[in-house]
Amino acid sequence: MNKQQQKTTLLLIMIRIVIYEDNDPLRKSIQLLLLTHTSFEVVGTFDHANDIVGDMKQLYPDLVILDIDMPGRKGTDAVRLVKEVRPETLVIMHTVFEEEEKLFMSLCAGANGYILKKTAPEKFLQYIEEVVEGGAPFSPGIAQKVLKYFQQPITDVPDFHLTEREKQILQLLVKGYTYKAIGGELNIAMDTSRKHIRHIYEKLHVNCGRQAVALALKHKLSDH
Amino acid sequence: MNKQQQKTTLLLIMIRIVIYEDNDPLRKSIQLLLLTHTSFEVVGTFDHANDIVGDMKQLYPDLVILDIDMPGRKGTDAVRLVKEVRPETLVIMHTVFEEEEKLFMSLCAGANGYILKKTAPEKFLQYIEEVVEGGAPFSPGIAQKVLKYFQQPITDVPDFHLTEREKQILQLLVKGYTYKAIGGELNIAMDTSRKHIRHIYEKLHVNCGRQAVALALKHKLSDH
DNA sequence: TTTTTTATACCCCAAAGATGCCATTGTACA
DNA sequence: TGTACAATGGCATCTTTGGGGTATAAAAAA
Repeated sequence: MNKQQQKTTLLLIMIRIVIYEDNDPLRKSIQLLLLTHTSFEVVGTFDHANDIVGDMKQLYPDLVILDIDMPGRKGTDAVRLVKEVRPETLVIMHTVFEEEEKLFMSLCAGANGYILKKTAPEKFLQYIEEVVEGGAPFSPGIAQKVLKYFQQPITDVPDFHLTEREKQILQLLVKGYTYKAIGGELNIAMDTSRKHIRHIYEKLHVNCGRQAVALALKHKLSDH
Repeated sequence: MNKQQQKTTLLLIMIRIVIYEDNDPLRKSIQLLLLTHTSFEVVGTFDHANDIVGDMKQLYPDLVILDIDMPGRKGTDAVRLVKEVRPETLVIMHTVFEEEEKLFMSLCAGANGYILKKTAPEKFLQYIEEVVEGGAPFSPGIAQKVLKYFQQPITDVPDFHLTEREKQILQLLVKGYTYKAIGGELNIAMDTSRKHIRHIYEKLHVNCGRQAVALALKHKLSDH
C-alpha cells in the first residue's frame, strides 16, 4: 500500500465510487488502485454505460469515473445523464485521446475533471482526491487545451476602423432598427443613417444588413 | 526540508522563478518554500510589477509567480506583458480573492494557473510542479468557476420549434443570401424561400432579417 | 495653411424585402 | 378518415434597402 500522502483535508466518510470502463483488466486495475486509499469505496463497476441512470439511482455514488470511449452510450451523454439524476455527483472523464471536441462536450455536459489514461497511478489517486476537494483536475495536455480556449480571442481582433457613430448605428442595426427608426433614435435624417450604413458596409466588406449583423456579433463589434 | 515527494518527472535543469508579491513577509516565505525544492531557483523577487518587462528581459525566468493585487500595475496587465516578452514563460496568478472577473481576465491574458493564497505550502509546491509539467493548476474554488463557465450555456436553450428546412434557410440568411439566392441554392422558388422566412420570423417573433440573424447567432440556431 | 475625415443632409431609382391572401401535395397523428 | 402541419408555389402591394450621386460644416491631421 502506498504511504505517499495521508491528507487530512479529505472527508472522514467514505467516498462511494462507480467505475465505467470497457477494458476488463484496466477496470480491475483502477478498482485495486482505489482500494489502496482508505477513503475510497468502489460500490460498482461496469463495462458499459447503457443503464447509467438506473445505476446511479441504485448506487447513488459520490463520484463516477467514466471512460469516454465505450461501446454503446457515448461518454459525453453519460455525464449529462449522471448530472441530471443527481447534480452533486462528481464525474471524472477517463480517456486515451486528447480530442478537443469530446473535451469541451464533456465540460459543457458537467464533467468535473478530465484525466488521460496514461496518467501514473499515484497521480491518478491525487487527481481523485483533488476532485473530491472541489477541484477540477486535468491532465497536462488537457489543461493546455482549456487554457488555449480562453486565450484564443486575443489572436483575432480585426479592426474595421469604424467610427464611434458607425459603431452606434451598427448596434441599432443589430437590434433590427430600420433606417427611419435609426434616424428617429439619433435625431438625424434617414438619409444620414443610410449614408453611415453605406460606410459601415464598405468597411466591413459586406453588402447587406444581415451580413453586417452577423459580422458585428461574430467580432463583438456591438457591445451588448 | 520536506521529504514529501521526489518527482522524476521534473526536468533536471533548474527552473528559474521570479516572485512578485507586495507583502514582504509573504514574499520571503514563498522564496524560502521554493528553496526547499531542488529544481527551483528563485532568480528575483519584487514588491511591484511596474517594470515587469525590464525584469523579464534581464532575468528571463521560466516561471513567474504573480500577486494579482499589487499597488501600481494591475496583475492582469502584467501577465499579458510577460507573455508578450516571452510567450513560453509560465505565469501563476496568486491572490486572496476569488473574483471571477480577474480570473477570466487573467486566463484570457495568458495565465497558466491560478492559486489562492490560503493554499497549504506543500500543495503550493505541488501546483508549481504541475504547471512546470504543462498542467494548469487551479485552487478548488477557482476550478469551480472555470467549470461553471462551460456549464452555463446549458441553462438557456430556448426552442423556437424551427423545422429542419427553416434552420437551413436561417443559416443561409445569416450568410447574407438573398431570397432569390436561397431559392437557387435549395432549388426552390423564391416565393417558397419567402414563405419559409415568413414562418421563421413568426416563430422567432421578429419582423426583419437582421433581427432574425441576431437571434440566430445569439442562440446558436445556425451551427456555423 | 491645406487636406482629409466625419457627420450631416438631400436626390434618384431599381432591387430586395415584408406581409397580405391564395392553393396543392404529402406525411403524420388521432 | 379527417385534422394538422410541413413544404412547395403563386400573386399583389407597399416599404425598405442598397448603391449611385452631390454638398456643406466642423474637426482633425498633415
